[in-house]
Amino acid sequence: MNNLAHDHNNRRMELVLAAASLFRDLGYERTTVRDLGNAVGLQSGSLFYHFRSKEEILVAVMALGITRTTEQLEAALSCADNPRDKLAALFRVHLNSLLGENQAALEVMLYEWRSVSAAARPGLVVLRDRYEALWQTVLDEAAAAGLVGSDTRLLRRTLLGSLHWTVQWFHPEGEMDVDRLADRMLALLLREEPSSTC
Amino acid sequence: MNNLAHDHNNRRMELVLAAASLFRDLGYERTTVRDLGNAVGLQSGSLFYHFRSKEEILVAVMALGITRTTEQLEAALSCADNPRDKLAALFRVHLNSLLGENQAALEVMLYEWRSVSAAARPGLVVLRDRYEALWQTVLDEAAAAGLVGSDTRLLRRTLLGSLHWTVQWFHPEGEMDVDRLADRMLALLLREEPSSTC
DNA sequence: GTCTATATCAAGATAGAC
DNA sequence: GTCTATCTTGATATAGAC
Repeated sequence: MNNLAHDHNNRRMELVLAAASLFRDLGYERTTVRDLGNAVGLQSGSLFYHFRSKEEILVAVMALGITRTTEQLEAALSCADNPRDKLAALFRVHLNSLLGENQAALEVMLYEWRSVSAAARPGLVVLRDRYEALWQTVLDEAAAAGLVGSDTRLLRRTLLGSLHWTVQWFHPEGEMDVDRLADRMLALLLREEPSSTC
Repeated sequence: MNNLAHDHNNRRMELVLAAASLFRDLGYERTTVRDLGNAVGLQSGSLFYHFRSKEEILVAVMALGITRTTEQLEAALSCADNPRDKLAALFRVHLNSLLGENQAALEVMLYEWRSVSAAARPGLVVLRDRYEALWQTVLDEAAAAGLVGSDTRLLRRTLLGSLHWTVQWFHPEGEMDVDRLADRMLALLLREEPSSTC
């Protein structure tokens, strides 16, 4: 059983979700085990029955963020049957995972790498590479269809950077919702005027 | 005199530069005042003759990163006389400031916001906004010239996100140098095949 | 301006009762 | 499985000599 991603223990999952929010809001280093305990109604010492260390919680948060997003992207791609719709799925799934309600885990995955020990990194890199491989496939198909240029590896990194950065400025309570943002960013890529709502 | 950005004290500047590298490599929270002292050959206590707190060092690093980059962009733009060259200057200056030799300060500015106290943020926001205003002006001119689409505010955020993210994957020792990267990223935007070297 | 020495505090983690 | 209590460490910052 894949301990990184799947976890059928309710208490553990509850803790991981609470940790995701705290790590996102305060940063991993500034979040204390006492904060984590408070968030789920436990004393700080009790956390260590469920996790060996604070870092193990971080790794669990990150793994959850990236595997969930990957699963959602796979599901969305299987419903799309042309390159244009697949491109749209990339943007929508990624932004909803990053900016949607209670979706802190992916953001932690993106911005807390420095706190992950060398020992824990390879497992997370595998998960991240799997996600990015989906992106690469879709972009290559789009390039073959003439929708985007042929420099798809750089394009992948460029687009993912653009999307990742949205957490720094986008506020869901604003005038624009997440799906609308996805449409507008896709329109920038394709040089279309953004469509009304599809 | 603007204490945030300009500093005519040599010792202070030496410290800020060393701190920039450490904060980038280890992260602000994981860098200790002992690390900072070691880097410049001082005992940790001696730092507090030059700075009131560790956070004051962080703010100085960030202010240096963004003001230097702004100055370099202003200089580059004043040498460019058409929208296309001004666009190219945006990319080149930003990437060289972010990825060039001993250019850690801007990266710290981008990735350590969470460690800046509410009291210190407004001063930095002013500096950042000044930089982004330069970007906005250039993009608006480019849109007027038909080089890019008209959604320039979103485009600005999208492009800056792409550039900021390069620190996560670009390695200057690789086959591609920073100016070449800038050209290729500009080519993506303009949908050109990247030119050889200009 | 830099040193030595240390005050002060909070962090992650553990032990053993329940 | 969770609690209370605490161990141990390492952090920022200060005081006062030089």
